[in-house]
Amino acid sequence: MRAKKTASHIRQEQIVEAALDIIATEGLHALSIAGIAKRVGIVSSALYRHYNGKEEVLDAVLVFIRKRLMSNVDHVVKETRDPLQRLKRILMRHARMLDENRAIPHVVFSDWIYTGHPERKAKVADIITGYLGIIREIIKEGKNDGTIRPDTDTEAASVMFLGMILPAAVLSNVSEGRFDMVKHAENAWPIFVRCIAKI
Amino acid sequence: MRAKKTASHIRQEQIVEAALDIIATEGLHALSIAGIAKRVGIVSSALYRHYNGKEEVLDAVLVFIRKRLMSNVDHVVKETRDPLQRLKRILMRHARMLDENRAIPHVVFSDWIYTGHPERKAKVADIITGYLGIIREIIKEGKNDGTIRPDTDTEAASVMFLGMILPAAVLSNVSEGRFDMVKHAENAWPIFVRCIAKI
DNA sequence: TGTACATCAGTGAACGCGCGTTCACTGATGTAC
DNA sequence: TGTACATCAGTGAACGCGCGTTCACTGATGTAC
Repeated sequence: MRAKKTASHIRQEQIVEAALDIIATEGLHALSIAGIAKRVGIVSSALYRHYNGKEEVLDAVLVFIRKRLMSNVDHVVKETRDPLQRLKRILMRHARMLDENRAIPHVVFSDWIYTGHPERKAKVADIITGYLGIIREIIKEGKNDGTIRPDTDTEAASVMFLGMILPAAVLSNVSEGRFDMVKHAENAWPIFVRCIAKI
Repeated sequence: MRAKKTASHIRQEQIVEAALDIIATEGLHALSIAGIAKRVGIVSSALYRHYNGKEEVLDAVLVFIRKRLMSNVDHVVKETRDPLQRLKRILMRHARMLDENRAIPHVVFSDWIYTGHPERKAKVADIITGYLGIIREIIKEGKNDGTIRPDTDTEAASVMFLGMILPAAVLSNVSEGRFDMVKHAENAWPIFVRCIAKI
C-alpha cells in the first residue's frame, strides 16, 4: 500500500521520533534505515527524500537530545536563583527525562560515538561537557554566595553530580526497568547535599 | 604465510586479549571475527578452532572482566578491615584499572547488551549488581561499626559510589583520554567521604 | 470551472559491501611401534 | 633410530544475510492559466 504523501518537515520529525523509539527499546546498534522506515510507514528508499543518509538522521537525533537537555536547564534557571535549589531541580528533571526518554543514555554511552567519524564524537563530547559546564557554574555561584562549602573541588563535584544519575541510567537499562531512577535521585540528593552544602 | 601451530588454550587467551584491544581502541561495535583473527595472526576461519563463534568470544571477554573486577575487590578486602579504607582503596584500584583497561567501560555501557539475546544482558547485569552488592555490604558494615553515618541510604550511597567512577570513564572516553580518571577519583573521594562518614 | 503542468514524496528492484560462518583440504607435530 | 600414523591448528574459497544506498519510475497534489 502506498503511504500518504506527507510534507518533508513532518516526515523528518517522524523519522527522528521513530529512531528514538528504536534506540530506546532495542539499542542503538539495532537502529537501521529499514527499521525506521517501517515504523514511519514508508519504504527504505523513501527515507532518502527527507535525510541524506543514516549519518544525517543520527545528527538530527543528537540535535534533539541536546535541545531536550538544554531546555531542562533553562527552565530551572528561570524557576529559582538559589544554587542548591537549581541543582536539585535539574537533578529531578534530568531523572524524569531519562526515565521517559530511555534513548538518551543509550546514545550518550553507546560506542558508535567512538567510530572513525570524529565529528560525531566531538558533537557528543560537546553536549556532555556543555552540560557539565553549566553544573560547574552553578556550583561556583554557590561557593560565591556561601551556600556551598568553599573547599569543595568544583570539577570533582560536578562530575559527581552527573554520578547521581548516570549510573542509575545504566542500572535502569540493565535491570529491565526494575530500577527506579526517580526514586534513586530523591534518595541520592540529601546525601550529595551533605557533601557540598555549608553546614 | 602460514601461522605457527599453537595450542588452543594459548590461542584462546590471545583471542580474548585481541578482542579487548580492539574494544578499547575502536569500540565494541568495531569488533569483528576478521579483526580479531588478523590481530592474532591467523585467518578468520582458524578462529573457529578455538571458539565456536562470536558469541563464545564475547562470553570469554565477560568472564575476563568479571575476574578483573572481583580480584580487585578481593585484594582490598584482604588488605584492610576498615570500611572507609576498603571503599577508598576499591575506588582507587577501580580508577586505575579502568584507566589501563579502557575496554571494560565500553563493554559495560555498550548497547549490544540490550540485544535480543537476554542471557548476555543477564551476565552483564550480574557483574554490575554483584559489584554493587559488595559495596553495599561494606557500607552496612561501616554503619554497624559506627564509621558511617547511620542515616545514610545504603542503596543510594552504593550507586553514588559507582557514580564517582562511571561518569569519569565516560568523560575519559569522550575526551580522547584528556580526562584524568585517577586524579578525579582522588579529588572525589574526600567529597564522598564527607557525605557518609560520621562527623 | 476545467485543464495542463510542475513539483515532489513514495516505490521496488538492484547494487556493492562487510560480516559471521562452513567446509574440504593442508601440513606440522608428537606418539606408537 | 627410523617410520607410519593420528591429531589438530591453519587455510582459502564460498555461502547467505542484512545493511545502506541508488535510480528510474509512479502518481498524488497544488498551482497557473
